[in-house]
Amino acid sequence: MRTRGEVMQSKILAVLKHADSALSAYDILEALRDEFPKIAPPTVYRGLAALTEKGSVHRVESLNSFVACTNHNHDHASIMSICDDCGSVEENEAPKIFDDLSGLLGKTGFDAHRHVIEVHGVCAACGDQDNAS
Amino acid sequence: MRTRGEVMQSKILAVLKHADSALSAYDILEALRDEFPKIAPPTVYRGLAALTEKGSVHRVESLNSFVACTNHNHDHASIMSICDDCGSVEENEAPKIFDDLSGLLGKTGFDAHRHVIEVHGVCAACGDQDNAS
DNA sequence: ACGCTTGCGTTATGTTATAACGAAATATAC
DNA sequence: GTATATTTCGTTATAACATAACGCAAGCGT
Ligand SMILES: [Zn+2]
Ligand SMILES: [Zn+2]
Ligand SMILES: [Zn+2]
Ligand SMILES: [Zn+2]
Repeated sequence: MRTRGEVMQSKILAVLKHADSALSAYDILEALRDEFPKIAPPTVYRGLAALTEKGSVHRVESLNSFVACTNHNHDHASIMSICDDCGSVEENEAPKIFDDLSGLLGKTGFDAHRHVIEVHGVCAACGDQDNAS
Repeated sequence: MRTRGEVMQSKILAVLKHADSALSAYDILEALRDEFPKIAPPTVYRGLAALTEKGSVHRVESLNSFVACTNHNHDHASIMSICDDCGSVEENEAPKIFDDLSGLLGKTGFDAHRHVIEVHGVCAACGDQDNAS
């Protein structure tokens, strides 16, 4: 049974792509409830796990939530900038920072496998708004 | 009323300092249950919030858990290296990386307030062990 | 067709975190 | 010193996030 799972994954991805901020698994669940009235958490979490594995979706650790990837050409992790005002999450590329980090930790004998870099603050749009008011 | 809260905070901090890995709020709760049989989650969470505010404790976002600060002289955030094998969490200093990050995001108009940098991997001790075996 | 493997939906439960309220401690006013 | 306002904290209850375990059904080799 291949198709059923892929259908669910594409539905989940579509929900995330149409969102303007990170969504929790339960936000996604609610969004899919119309079409799949009996949907349950493991269905969503399994879809998210598969999508995360593929790199189509990223988990935002500091929000316990998920975003669709907006930059499909990255071989390394992204830097997430998270606006605490409007909730927007942007992916930023910065290979150099990952190199620096690996270098720094390598000196201590630490072998890095997965990087979590999430910066909270205020995005350009919200900053402008605050200035204007 | 100052003392009552500070007693609980120091107990929580002591538990974290004696742990060899990050602890969840509920791990701490269990550890304090002997001395405070009726302790409840909000008591632990309030203590942790106060300690985090002071900088004595850091939350590890990607583990939903907490560690005692091991480097009391930092004005900026730390880089946490987390061993997925033994669970150890180390604080690493790297002001330059924070400067680079702020610089990078500043160019996009993002105003950074709080940095989360957590690197998962295998620590030196666990790496050696794996090699030996 | 038969038995094997794999993936998925479902039920149930485990784990993490906070809202809300009332009692107790502290401070301020008189 | 008593009354009143303010803050802090314990407690109960519940919300939010996540996974274990089971069983069915699809796909596959024989
Ligand atoms: Zn991406
Ligand atoms: Zn914003
Ligand atoms: Zn520290
Ligand atoms: Zn280790």
